[in-house]
Amino acid sequence: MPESLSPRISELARADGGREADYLAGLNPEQRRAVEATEGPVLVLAGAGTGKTRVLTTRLAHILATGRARPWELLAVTFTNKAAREMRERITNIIGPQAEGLRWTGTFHSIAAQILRRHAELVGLKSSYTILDPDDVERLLKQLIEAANIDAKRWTPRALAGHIDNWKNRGWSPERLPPSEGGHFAEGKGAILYAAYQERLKVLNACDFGDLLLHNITLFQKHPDVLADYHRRFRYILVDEYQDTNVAQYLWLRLLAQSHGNVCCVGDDDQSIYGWRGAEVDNILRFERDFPGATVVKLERNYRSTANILGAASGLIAANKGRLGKTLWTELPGGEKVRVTGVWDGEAESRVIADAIEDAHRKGRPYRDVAILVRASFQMRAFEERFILLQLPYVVVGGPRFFERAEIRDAIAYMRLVQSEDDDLAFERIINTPKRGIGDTSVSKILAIARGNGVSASLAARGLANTDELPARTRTALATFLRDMDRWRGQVETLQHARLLETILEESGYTDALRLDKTPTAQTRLENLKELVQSMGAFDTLSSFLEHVALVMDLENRGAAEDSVQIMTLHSAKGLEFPLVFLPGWEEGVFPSQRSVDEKGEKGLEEERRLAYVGITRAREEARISFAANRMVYGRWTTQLPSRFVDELPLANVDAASETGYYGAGPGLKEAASRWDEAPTFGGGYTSPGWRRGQQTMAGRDPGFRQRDVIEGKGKLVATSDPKAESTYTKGGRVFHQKFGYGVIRLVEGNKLTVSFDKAGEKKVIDTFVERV
DNA sequence: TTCTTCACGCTTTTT
DNA sequence: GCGTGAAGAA
Repeated sequence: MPESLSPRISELARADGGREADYLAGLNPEQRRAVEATEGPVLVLAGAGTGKTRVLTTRLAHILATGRARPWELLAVTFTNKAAREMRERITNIIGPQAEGLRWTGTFHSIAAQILRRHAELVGLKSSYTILDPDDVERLLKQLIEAANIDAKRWTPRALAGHIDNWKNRGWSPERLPPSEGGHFAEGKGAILYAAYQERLKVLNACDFGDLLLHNITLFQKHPDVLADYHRRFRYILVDEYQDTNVAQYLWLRLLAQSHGNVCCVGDDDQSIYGWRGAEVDNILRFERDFPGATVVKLERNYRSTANILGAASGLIAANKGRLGKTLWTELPGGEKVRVTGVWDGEAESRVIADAIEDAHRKGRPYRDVAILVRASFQMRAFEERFILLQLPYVVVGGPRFFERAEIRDAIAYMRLVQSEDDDLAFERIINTPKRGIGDTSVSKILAIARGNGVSASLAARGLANTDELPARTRTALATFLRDMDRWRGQVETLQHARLLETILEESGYTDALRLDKTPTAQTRLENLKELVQSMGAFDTLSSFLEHVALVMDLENRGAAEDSVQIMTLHSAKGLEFPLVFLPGWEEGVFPSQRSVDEKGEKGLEEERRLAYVGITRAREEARISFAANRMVYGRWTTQLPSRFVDELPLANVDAASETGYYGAGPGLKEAASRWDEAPTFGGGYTSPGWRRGQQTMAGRDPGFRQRDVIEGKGKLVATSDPKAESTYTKGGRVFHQKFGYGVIRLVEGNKLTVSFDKAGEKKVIDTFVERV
């Protein structure tokens, strides 16, 4: 046992010799196998809720406790900062303060960035390189696209950024880009633009996120001595969420693991939901081929969900092909069945869910135990509106990141430009922010000169400020700006950087401009800036702060403690769990997303199904799925069919309830529907086959019938499902304008259609005609 | 240079 | 439905 290790670890190690070490107590046999298989390649297939993080952290503790490695000899990689933070915390709980020595615990990108800082010169960068965020990247690409005389409207910088990111994820530098790939952009100019972009980055001494890994790979491949050093350094490698690794990450890992092969990858092929950003489920599927002699451990005992929730999720995911296959089981009781509810439209859905939440809350369930998991963010609005109306506390998790907000990026651009004068992207961003009379024409002039002379924009601006090429007013504005910049630069040493930022924001007129701004967001922006200044205090140097900003895009524990319902996308719910989970919007085209299926076919559909699986398995006690017959998408009404996933749920674990009555599409729910006492919903294109509305036949899912259509009786409009519907009609020569109610349309008996309105508290029932054919 | 208007487009998201 | 970004007007 090396002396430098903490007494705590030695103690654990001794315990290991005699009795079972206490950190191993309570592990089930599978988990224990995963912890103790220390040598050689190991794949841990950890199903949802099987105690993955526990195994992961215990395994690290075990390696340390048994003296196999010291903390700084462990490389532990995660995808998100949050996961890295959690891992570090939990290891600290086991081994105590010695966890400080875990220098190499972090995200792929943060570790790659550290390695790159040490060897930047070997790949043609300076160690002071800046990491560009996606916004910088897009602006840079836009310049390149325009410089190449390509129509930037048809071939957007965003699309090119997407392609380049994709290429980098697959480990393709410009030289290695397969010729067919370049054709995806601007009739084959993609490859040239990619190469030009990489050239520009080198000149700017900058990297994008993908470069961090790509440069690492180049570095390892071209400098075996450097790689050998890291082989000695990292004796054990551990990777979390392996199913989400892309090719570049895989190559990086394989290079680092190739000498000793002590690599342990933990993941779940059924939870691979990031294919669209380069994740290769194949990485986990072919692990045993890539790492011969690998030990494979399956964690199949679930500690999180009731048997019904687990059954529903397992039944659904069974429809996917090409799985490694796991059989999750639990000793928890059956619990509530997963409830599937059909509703009239998105508004009804939010109403039903909000009511259910209030009900649960009355019965003692805290709001924070409830989550609403949506496929796409446009679904969130209906819930927000309803919750605001009811004053039901909620938080939207995810959403625009703090560091992506315009005011924050402006402030950071000021700091970046203070830090290094030749950060042209920062220069461009703030040269006329706040507006100081230096317009587009002047800026282009500066940039053109900079480009022509191969100097930085700041330097070019200095030159221009001394000539009479610019109008006098612009010239003074520019001179003032440059003088201010110099003054602030002079204060870097003397002033604390948080204080410096405050000074800059005041003196540049940025805060003044915001104070004068009467838009409602201006106040929040000012507060955000205050928060930024505060958060800067935690960093010793300006450069360490800027590095943090680039790699850690979220601000820790903001608004975490409040008791509110959590609304988030399914993607951001991965890794979380809640007692009560609502899964709204299970409609074909919404979930599974139409685009996913269109673009990726069967593969895309399977990923959507995994997303559904992730959704259900977030629930501990209760999962409630819902779908609407009609939905407003981007301001347009659309008729919806229930998701095929609804029909794939095993009936044994599902309870079909209905607000409005529902006639299901697939065999599963059809059977369930036959048991309902309520008659099927009438309305939308979503109705029972064989019913006729007025003279118009509505066979099954007649696409011609839309939400905005109205039900007419005796020549008069009596009901519509459009909440904002109004109609104008003429009676005795006078024109009447009438607003109509909005409600649940329900078929009661014979040919009478009942429409009940509950708008504005008013309940009204209208009978009208419907013929049965 | 800045203000105004109109067209467009728009899953998921981490670093 | 709404925010963005580009083109035209003041």
